[in-house]
Amino acid sequence: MALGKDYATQECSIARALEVVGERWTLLVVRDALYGVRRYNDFLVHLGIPRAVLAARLQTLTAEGILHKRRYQQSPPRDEYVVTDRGIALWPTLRSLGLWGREHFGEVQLRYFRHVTCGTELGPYGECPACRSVVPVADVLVEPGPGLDPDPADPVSRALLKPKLLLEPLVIESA
Amino acid sequence: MALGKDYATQECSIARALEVVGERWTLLVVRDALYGVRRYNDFLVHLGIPRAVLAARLQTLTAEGILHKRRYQQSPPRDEYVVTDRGIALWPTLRSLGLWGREHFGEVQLRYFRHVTCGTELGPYGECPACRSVVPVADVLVEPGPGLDPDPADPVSRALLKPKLLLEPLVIESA
DNA sequence: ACTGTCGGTTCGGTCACTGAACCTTCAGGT
DNA sequence: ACCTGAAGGTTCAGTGACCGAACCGACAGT
Repeated sequence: MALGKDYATQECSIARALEVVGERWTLLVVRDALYGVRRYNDFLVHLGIPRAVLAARLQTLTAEGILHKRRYQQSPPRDEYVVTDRGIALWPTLRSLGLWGREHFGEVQLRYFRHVTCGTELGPYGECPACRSVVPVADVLVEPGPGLDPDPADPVSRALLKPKLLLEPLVIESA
Repeated sequence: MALGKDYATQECSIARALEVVGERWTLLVVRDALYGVRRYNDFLVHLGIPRAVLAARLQTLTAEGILHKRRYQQSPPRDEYVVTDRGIALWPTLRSLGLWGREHFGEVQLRYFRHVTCGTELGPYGECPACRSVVPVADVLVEPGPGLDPDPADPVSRALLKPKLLLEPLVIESA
């Protein structure tokens, strides 16, 4: 976590995990990466995060193997950050954290997460109650719920209004 | 989160949750509360957290309804912090976060979590693979694993070496 | 009266985060 | 050749959170 001192005294996997993803903004960057955000500027406008902090987080997450930095065009050189298996493995954590947030502090449903092959809304841990199986992250369909602003300012939020699968790269329509 | 600015621009339950439990140390305090730690001094020595930060976290968690402050003796006045249902509801999140930490950054198993009625080790989301049911948090047995220091310095860690149920108040032997 | 415990508060120093400005590379238009 | 704009950063001053140590008040035991 690198805030003066780490959690080194803790003999605990949770503390170990928090050293990696416990800093401010980090889990939100991973969430966006799972939503299909891949480019520096898209993270920037969607999160409203300071540029320096975003650069630091992307570097840390890349170094920890949670994102993969990949060049997608040579001239001008442009890289995108794609979530790795290690990052995808954070989905159950993010799912249960989001569920907790909505149940205890949210009023209305912001997004639905469904099993794409059957349309059933996911259970608490990302499983499909109908199929009684763990749903692969790539098979999770994200749909806007009633609580979501129907006309957000930034293009990334607008792109996220369309139903889409997790991990599927986000298509930004410029203006 | 109150670090200059909150995550207010985020329409997301995850961001909402992180505003409550996303600060440094907060989730570790909740983890300890689930382990049965209840007293200021026990949190202090077990976490190695600065006193002022601990006081602030306990106050925030109490205000958010995650812990409940309860007087357990009148003279001198002493309070204990007991985890509430809202705090207990964070167990799946902590479980999956800990699992992620161990699978991706830990070498050896530090603790086993078992279904007390059948002894089976819990699945990824805190469910019992044998009983095919969600295990209530109070029925989770915590046992030390091979990676745990067998003779830790602080009495709280020593008390946590004995197998015990989650939520069960921790008994500190003042050695 | 002295000592020790518990549960804090106070305080100076350090470090991370914030927001704004600036920089570089390159593509496209004129 | 020049200008403009986009993308992806870096730099920097200011602020606020965190750190560690010291201090404090109430009370129990001796």
